[in-house]
Amino acid sequence: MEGLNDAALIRVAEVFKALAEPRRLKILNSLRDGQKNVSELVSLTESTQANVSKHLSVLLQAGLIQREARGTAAYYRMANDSTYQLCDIVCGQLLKQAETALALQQLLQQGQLSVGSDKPV
Amino acid sequence: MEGLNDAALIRVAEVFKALAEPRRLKILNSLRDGQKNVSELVSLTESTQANVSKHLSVLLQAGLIQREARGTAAYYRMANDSTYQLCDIVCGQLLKQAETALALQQLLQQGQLSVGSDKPV
DNA sequence: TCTATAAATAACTATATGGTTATGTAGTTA
DNA sequence: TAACTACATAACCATATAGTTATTTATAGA
Repeated sequence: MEGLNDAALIRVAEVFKALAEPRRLKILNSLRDGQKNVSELVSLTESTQANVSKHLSVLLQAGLIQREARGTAAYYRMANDSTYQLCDIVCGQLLKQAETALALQQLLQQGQLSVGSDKPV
Repeated sequence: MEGLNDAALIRVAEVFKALAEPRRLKILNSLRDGQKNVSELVSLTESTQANVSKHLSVLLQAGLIQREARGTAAYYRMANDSTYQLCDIVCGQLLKQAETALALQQLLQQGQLSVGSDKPV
């Protein structure tokens, strides 16, 4: 994405914005093992039907999922295999941060580090 | 991220939210070739100082960048090498979508497909 | 046709956020 | 100390968005 123009950056930001909501992540997580209809997603995410429909339309608009009407039901599935990679990378980053924080905390407890102007390093 | 609890999903969503803004993506892009201070980022992103500072604090809070004060200046750098991977994956998805749309358009123009109840497939 | 069911959408409220202007604050230099 | 610089932050406004309730639309079945 090195030399992206402003319009492209806006499109990229739109995709991230669609992912920037815990309940939508929960919906995407529910689609890991295959397509689901709205009713199924409602119970899986413990939300209301209107709310899930709204989130689904956001994800659809962003191109992250695909819709297929079947009878009175509407089935949704992931549009792109690589979407979960995004989440995995973020999780990896967070895990790394948590580990670093933990290690720091342990060093502090062992008195090997100091905060502020207490003890020298 | 398969079995993430709600708190973890919120953390992941926060990271995506920090990325969900064109100007912040522009800032991150400007940090590709190394650390920059605020003044440099202001001119690179063609924004105001207050605005850049605000966006930087969002990115900092999300753990995407790191800050280092040096004299009266504040230098920022990427906190995690894998962040650009996120953007690359999204760009790849968008590119794929664009190609699919283009191919479809070409088929339509060649009369090999039809929309609605006009011609049979 | 009438009814029931599934999903989408409209209307509304509360809250969050981006941008701006003005001000505060810390470090540097004269 | 005073003045200057770089950055952060507060206050404000306009807009966007998540959630809810109520309604609409479309399909299936009696």
